[in-house]
Amino acid sequence: MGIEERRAREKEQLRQQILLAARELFVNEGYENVSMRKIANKIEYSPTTIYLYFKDKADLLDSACKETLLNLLNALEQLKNDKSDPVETLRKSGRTYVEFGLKYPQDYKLTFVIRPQFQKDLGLQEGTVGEKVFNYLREMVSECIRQQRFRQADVETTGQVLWSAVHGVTMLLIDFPDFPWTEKDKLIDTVIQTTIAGLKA
Amino acid sequence: MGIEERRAREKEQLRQQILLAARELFVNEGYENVSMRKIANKIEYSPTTIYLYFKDKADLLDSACKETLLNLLNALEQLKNDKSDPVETLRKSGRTYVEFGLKYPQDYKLTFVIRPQFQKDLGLQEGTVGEKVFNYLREMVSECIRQQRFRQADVETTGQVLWSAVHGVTMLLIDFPDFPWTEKDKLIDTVIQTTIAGLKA
DNA sequence: GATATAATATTAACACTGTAAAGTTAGATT
DNA sequence: AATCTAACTTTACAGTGTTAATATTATATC
Repeated sequence: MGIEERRAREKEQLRQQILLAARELFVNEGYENVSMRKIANKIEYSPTTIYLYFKDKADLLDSACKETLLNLLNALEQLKNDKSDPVETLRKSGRTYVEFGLKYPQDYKLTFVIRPQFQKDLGLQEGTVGEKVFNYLREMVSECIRQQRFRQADVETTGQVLWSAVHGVTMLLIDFPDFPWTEKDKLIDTVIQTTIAGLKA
Repeated sequence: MGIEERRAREKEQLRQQILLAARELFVNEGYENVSMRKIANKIEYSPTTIYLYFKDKADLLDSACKETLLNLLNALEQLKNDKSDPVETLRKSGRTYVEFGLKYPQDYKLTFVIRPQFQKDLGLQEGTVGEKVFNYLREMVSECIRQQRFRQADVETTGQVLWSAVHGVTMLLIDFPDFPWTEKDKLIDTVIQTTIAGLKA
């Protein structure tokens, strides 16, 4: 029965096409400024067709964010080979995280601000990409603690502190581009270094 | 000419009434979920009347945020009397900031996330309340550096690092309420203490 | 090849949205 | 009493997310 398979393939293809168009529009114009009709136009289907593939607009956002998280995870895992110094690897990870956010600010905000607004109860469900990203952070942190490079402390808390720091500076730089920041790279580095220094002491 | 004055007073009164209603709705239902008609209903005027007092919906948001910043500034300045230990005062300021954000999460996000989205070029214009809040932070930080309690460093950068930390943890706690955070108070304290520790070293 | 069936896509409609333009009304001035 | 003016409302437009009903298309069966 090759026909059903072909149909399933075609169906998946259209799903991907919709998602691609939606993501592109979300990223370029912002979630609120993208209408279902705009997405439909772009893929040359009627607006309601989208609803055959996605529950609603929030579902579309959800799926788009999953991709963003995959990209972030990918960027981070590049650093995993770096078996040298765990603290140095963590520092690089921090930079990679912030740089990712600044390179794709719309993706970042979509994932870490807009999505939680529409999709409540975003805990850390098993198997999600979000969980994988946080697990990456856990590993890095726990290695630093194990090697006694960090103060002996709860891995969870330590990880969350680091996340707070990088998320904070990323969000501020994105949301207030006209604020008189000290040189951007310096600020990012200082945020990361200060936090890491504080975790050592 | 008492008549004109009375009129001006009435006009200002209605402006305040609109603003109060809008702020209340924004805070309770979120900016996006509040329509001009909803505000108008609440104050029992026609929707378009609002446009005689505010340029548009974003202007309304802008004015609402100014109030939020005033409240935040007020909460912070309570601590200014505390002339004892500048580092301790800074720590308390951090806690106050985060607690303010968590107590009024909608206000906080309106001011520090939604507003910059609609009102670009939010630098640090002179005379604004936002400037006053940041000046508060500058004072605190510069006192810590002056007394050599902090590593000798740029006041601006140091302040921005602190802001990043508290903003980060505030945003994460607001946006991901279902994330398996370690005990909330512990996390907040650790974020602040870690950053401060890092600034000493 | 004609017809029934299932999958897929579309049209029309509803109840909203922000806001511009034009119309109305009440009060003050002449 | 007539006119002017500020305050407010009505109407209207072009857009929104989404649902229900309808139409189209491709496949399977006779």
